[in-house]
Amino acid sequence: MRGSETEAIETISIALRHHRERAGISLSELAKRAGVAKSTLSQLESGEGNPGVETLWALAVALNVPFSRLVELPTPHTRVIRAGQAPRIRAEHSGFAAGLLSSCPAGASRDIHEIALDAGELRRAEPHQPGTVEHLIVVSGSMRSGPVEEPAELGPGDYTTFSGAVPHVYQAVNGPTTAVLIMEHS
Amino acid sequence: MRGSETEAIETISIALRHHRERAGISLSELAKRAGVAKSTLSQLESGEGNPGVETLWALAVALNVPFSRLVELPTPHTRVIRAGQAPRIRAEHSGFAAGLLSSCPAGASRDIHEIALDAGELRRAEPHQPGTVEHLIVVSGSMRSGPVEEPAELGPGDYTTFSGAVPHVYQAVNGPTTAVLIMEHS
DNA sequence: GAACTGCGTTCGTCAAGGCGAACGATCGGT
DNA sequence: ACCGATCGTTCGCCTTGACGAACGCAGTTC
Repeated sequence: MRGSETEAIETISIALRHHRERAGISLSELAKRAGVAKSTLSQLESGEGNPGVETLWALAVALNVPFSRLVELPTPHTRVIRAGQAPRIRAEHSGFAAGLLSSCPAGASRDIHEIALDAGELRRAEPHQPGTVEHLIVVSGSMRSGPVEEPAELGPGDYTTFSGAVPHVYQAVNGPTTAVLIMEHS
Repeated sequence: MRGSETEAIETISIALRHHRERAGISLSELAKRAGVAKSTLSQLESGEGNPGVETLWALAVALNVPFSRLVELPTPHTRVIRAGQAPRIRAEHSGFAAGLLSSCPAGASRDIHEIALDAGELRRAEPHQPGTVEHLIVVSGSMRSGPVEEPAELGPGDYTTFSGAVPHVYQAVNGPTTAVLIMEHS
């Protein structure tokens, strides 16, 4: 800990410069907007120092960029998941089998699930971890899905997103239905 | 800056406790694994202090959790995008029309695009911002998509993800094809 | 060419973070 | 009941981040 750990600050250094130049503002201007000393910002962009979270937070706000963008550069590998061939790493998702894929090599923050429902079939999912977000895309058939109190009617190609932290449902309305579910979870 | 700024550290305090308890390890154990003093961790979970990035980074690694999960709790609203009804906020995506939705109220880090291709139609996309990640789900037809040097063959329900930072293609192989594209960008 | 504005860097000071040690509390085992 | 282990918190010390001021540079303006 003490001494090495260049990984985090390198990332920050790069991201900081990138977003500032992208916003088209000077170092001085950003420092002024964020309420951070020019000297501090200068050092950060030079890759020196271990900035406090509040400092970074202020910079993220001033840059109008999500905090995570300053500290995490997504560098995914190209991947393909075939319909019906998703690996069964985690066997159960709220009571029914589903395939899973982590798109990030380390961290495993995203799952891809296939959902296949028979005509009229209804599946209830209990709340997941707080902060879980679900993205659903209907491939074929028609579906009623979302939070139990207000599920949405969806057809092929329709997309919906909702919080996974509340009870939610997946139901085939007319005939067999398939969909892809992307789960971001904490 | 100096004095207030409880927003960030509150989030961190909660997230830290949450993930540690979820991992089922003690405060002492986590401190040992992360190479962080128990006292430091104790204070952080109490919501005191403005932790350095390296400290948080080490904790994230020890918890096997993406850094951003410690500092950002996604709280999305439920949304639905109908096939063919995606709002045309941004008219062009690499040269062709596409619908767009930001799932996060502030930050706008994710776009949803619909892609409709005629039989055999090929669309090339120039590289986007570094750090851009694309998620593609084929709804109907068949598609060849991915980085230009190694596009993947996809059928209905197939999923692929690849970096948007390199040139990539979307091509309908046999007959008209539709797909949904989720773009995360920096 | 002198004065001026804005840029990014460097320097010295001060407050705050991170550390180890010691502490009381809570269990389990003999 | 005693002892040991582990838990999470609190206490001084030292390191380090963040600050403001001053610096050197470049491009304008008069």
